[in-house]
Amino acid sequence: MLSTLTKWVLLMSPELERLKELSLAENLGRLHRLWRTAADAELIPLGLTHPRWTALWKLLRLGDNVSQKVLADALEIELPSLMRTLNQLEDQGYVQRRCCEKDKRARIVSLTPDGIEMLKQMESKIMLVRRNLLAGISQQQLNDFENIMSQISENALATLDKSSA
Amino acid sequence: MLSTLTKWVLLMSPELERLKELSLAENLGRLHRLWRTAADAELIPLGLTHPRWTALWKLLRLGDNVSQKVLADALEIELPSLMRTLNQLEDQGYVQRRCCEKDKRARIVSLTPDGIEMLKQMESKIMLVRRNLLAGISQQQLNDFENIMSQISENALATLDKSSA
DNA sequence: TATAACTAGTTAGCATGCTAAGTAAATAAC
DNA sequence: GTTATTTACTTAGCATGCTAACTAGTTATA
Repeated sequence: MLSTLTKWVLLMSPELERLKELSLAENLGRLHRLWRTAADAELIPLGLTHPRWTALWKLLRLGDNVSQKVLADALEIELPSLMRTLNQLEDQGYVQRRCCEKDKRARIVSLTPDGIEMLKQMESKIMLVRRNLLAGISQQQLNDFENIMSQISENALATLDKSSA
Repeated sequence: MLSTLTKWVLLMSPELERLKELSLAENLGRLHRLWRTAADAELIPLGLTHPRWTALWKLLRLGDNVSQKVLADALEIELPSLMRTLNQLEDQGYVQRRCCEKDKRARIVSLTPDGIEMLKQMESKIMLVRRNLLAGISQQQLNDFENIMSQISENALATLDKSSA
């Protein structure tokens, strides 16, 4: 059996160089995890887990007072995933939920004074992490980097559209 | 309470432009998820979930016949996480585990003939996804992209070392 | 050699993502 | 206006990551 494998590996040896390159997707995953870990290292001491602080952060950036649906879409997670996080944040006293007057199906999420206070503490930590991680990288390099990311994203979306069609 | 928030947002308005930029970490996460989704779309029809096919793929690249510990490290997951996946792959008949002669604590994982057959099917699919996602991106751009990723990774590792020390 | 410290594997149980299915409200179709 | 469809939320339960704690085997130390 081992010899079968060996034979196959030898057979596809012209591909081997490209096989080595295939780590790009893995590197992407690793980098994302590293960034998240670095941010968590600063923010977990404040009593917030990753899903909680990202939800608070996003809520601020959305301008507060948005429906759970809007928040979930912005975080790119599903509503049931957000539910649990919002329950926790509500228990911690950082957010409130109330019924929407205009659409009685919806519930509006807003920051409490404690939540705003927590965000102030978070803000400097998050900026610090960003500065640390982007040290030594020029604005031009950053722009190029983001452009490549955009292009790969577009390719991925196009591929997914095509395969689902 | 809303006015408190408004005041604070106004107060930190010099930061607002930088706040908008903060999406880089999120874009990284989104891109990783997209890549994974595109790959899964090709591979799940073969009966393999994401953790399973990545484990098989990594096992091949490690040259087969490695300990669970080595495989877990290479996949950058913990042993208990790998355990479950290997149990599934063993149930599916794609891998085997046997005791290591030299170190009786360890168990060696190897591909079965069925596993090798499955990998052959996987290989073309994975290449296809890569080609699709990197369409229109030059080798030079790709090199630059990977260099920036490396630099951010190094910065992150340095930051984490410093904070844990 | 005998004991201490470490390492590989395992099991158990938590956290957070998901999909599926159900309810209530809003909107579209007739 | 009534009915059908869609939408927002919720609950329930699965998948996969993790840490903690345990066992068995190895290595280092006295």
